[in-house]
Amino acid sequence: MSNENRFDRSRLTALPAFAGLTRDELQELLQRARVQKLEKGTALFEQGDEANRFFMLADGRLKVTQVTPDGHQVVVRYIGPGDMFGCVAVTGQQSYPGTASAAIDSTVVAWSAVEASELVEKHPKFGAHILRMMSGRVQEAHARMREMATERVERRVARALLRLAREAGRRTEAGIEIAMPLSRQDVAEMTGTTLYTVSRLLSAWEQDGLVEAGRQRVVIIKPHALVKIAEDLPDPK
Amino acid sequence: MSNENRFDRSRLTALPAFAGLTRDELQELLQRARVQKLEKGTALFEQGDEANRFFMLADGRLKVTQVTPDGHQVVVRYIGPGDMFGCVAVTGQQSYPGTASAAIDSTVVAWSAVEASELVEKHPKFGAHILRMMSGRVQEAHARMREMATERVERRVARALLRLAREAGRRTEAGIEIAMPLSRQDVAEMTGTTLYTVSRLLSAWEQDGLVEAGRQRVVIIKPHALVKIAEDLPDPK
DNA sequence: AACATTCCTTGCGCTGCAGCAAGCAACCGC
DNA sequence: GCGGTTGCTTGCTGCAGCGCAAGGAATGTT
Repeated sequence: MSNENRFDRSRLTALPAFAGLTRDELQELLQRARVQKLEKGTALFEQGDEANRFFMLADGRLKVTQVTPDGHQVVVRYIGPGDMFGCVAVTGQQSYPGTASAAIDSTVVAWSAVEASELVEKHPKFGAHILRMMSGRVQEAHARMREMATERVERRVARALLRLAREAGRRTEAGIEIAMPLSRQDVAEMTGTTLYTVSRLLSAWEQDGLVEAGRQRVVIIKPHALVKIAEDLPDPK
Repeated sequence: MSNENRFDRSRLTALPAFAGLTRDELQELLQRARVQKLEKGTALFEQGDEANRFFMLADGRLKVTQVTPDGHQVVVRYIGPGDMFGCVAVTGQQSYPGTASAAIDSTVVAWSAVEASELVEKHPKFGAHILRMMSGRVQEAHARMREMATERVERRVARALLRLAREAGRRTEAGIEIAMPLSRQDVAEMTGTTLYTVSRLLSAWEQDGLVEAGRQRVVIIKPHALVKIAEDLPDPK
C-alpha cells in the first residue's frame, strides 16, 4: 500500500505528463488519484460507458478498440506506461468512444471526472500537458488516416509492427520482440485488413528471415529490412 | 474597418468557441486578434511552415490537406465558420502538419502563437473550449480511420457527401447543394480512393436520380437514398 | 491424457477497385 | 471566338487482397 505509493511517486514524477509541476502540486495530484490493478484481458471501461474517470497508465499495456455498428472491430491505439487516456472525461462528454482492455496485467492511476476537471483548472500546466497530448493524438490519427488512404496493406502492416516495436519492443538476442501478446487478428484490426492477409505477410517475412512469428508473438529480426518495406525510399537516382 | 469589427463582434459572440466568456474577456480576445481576408485558392499556411499563428474561421471554407512523402495528397478535413484551427500553435509544436487553403473566399481571425498561449492561460474557459474541440477532432479522426478500415468505397463516398452536405449544404429547389467547388479529385482525397471511382459512382447515382453532379458541383437530390447506401441498415427481419 | 478452445496457415476462387488511355466538356484569358 | 487549361467520363485490363474452407498446432481445462 504505502509500498505502492512509493512506487508511484518515484516513477511518475519523471513522466512528461507531470513535467514542470512542483513537488506540492504533484503531491496533490497523486493524493487525489486512485490506483487500480487490471488483470490481463479485462476491460477498464467499455465503449458507451459513462465517461466518469480520467486515467494514466502506470504500468502494463492497454488496447483501445471500437466496434462499428455492423460489428467490425478496430484497434484505435495501444496505450503504454505514462500515457494519459479517457480524456473525454475532462472535456465533459458523456460516454467513452471506445473500449480499453488490458493486453497484459496493468496498473492504472485514475481520477474522477470532476476531480480531473478541477485539477486541470487549478494547475494550468497540467491542462497544457493534456492539450499537448491531445494535439499529438490528433496528428497521430491523421497520420493513420493518411496511411489507410494511400498505402497498400503490406506497408501498413510493416509500419504497424515497427510502431509496436518502438512502443513495446524488448531487445532480445534474436531481435526486437514485441512484448505483449499480439494476434494476427489484432494486427489486422490495427491496419484495416484481414487476419488472412496478415498471416500470409508474416509467413512470407518469416521465410525471408525478416521476422520470427509465433502464436500471438512477433519478433523483428531485421528492422531495417522492414523499414525498407514500410518507407519505400523513392528510387534513388 | 470599424465595419469589419462590428461584423465580428456580433457574429463571433454567438459562437460556441466563445460561449461562457464575459463581455470584457471577449473584448480582449477580439482586440488582440487580427482579421485577414483570404482569396479563393490561396493558402493560409503550408504544411511544414512554422506554426506561429492560431486561427478561427469567420467566414468561408478552408480545406486542410497533407501530402505524403511519396506525393499523395489527402484531404484531412474541411473547416467551416466558427471552427478553430492551427491548434499546434497553442501546444507549442514547431510546424503545421498540413496545408490550409481557401476553397472559397474566406475571412479568418488570427492570433499570434504567444498571444494565443497567453489567452488560454488567462482565460481557462477559452482553453477548455479548445480542449473540447480537440477532443472532438480526435473522435472525428478515429471515426474516419474506422471508416477507411472497414467500409468499402461506395459507402465512404456516400458518407463524405452527406457530411459535406451537413457542413456546407444549401437548400435549393432541386435538393441540397454543396456550397463550394468540389472536384471528383477532392472527394477521392477525402475518401481514400481515385477520381475515376468517384466519377463512376457519381455517374451511377446521377443515373438513378440520387444526385445531380456537375463540374466541381454536387447536389444531393435524395438524401435518404444516399443515407441508405451510407449506413447499411442491417437486414430488418 | 483426452477434450475443447483458440489461434494460425494456406489453397483457391472471386471481385472491387486501381489506373491507363482516349476522348469529351466546361471554363479562362486574350 | 480561339486555343489552352482544367476537370470529367468511360472502356478495358489487371491484380491486390478478401474471405471461405479445411486442416494443423498450441494452449487451457477437467
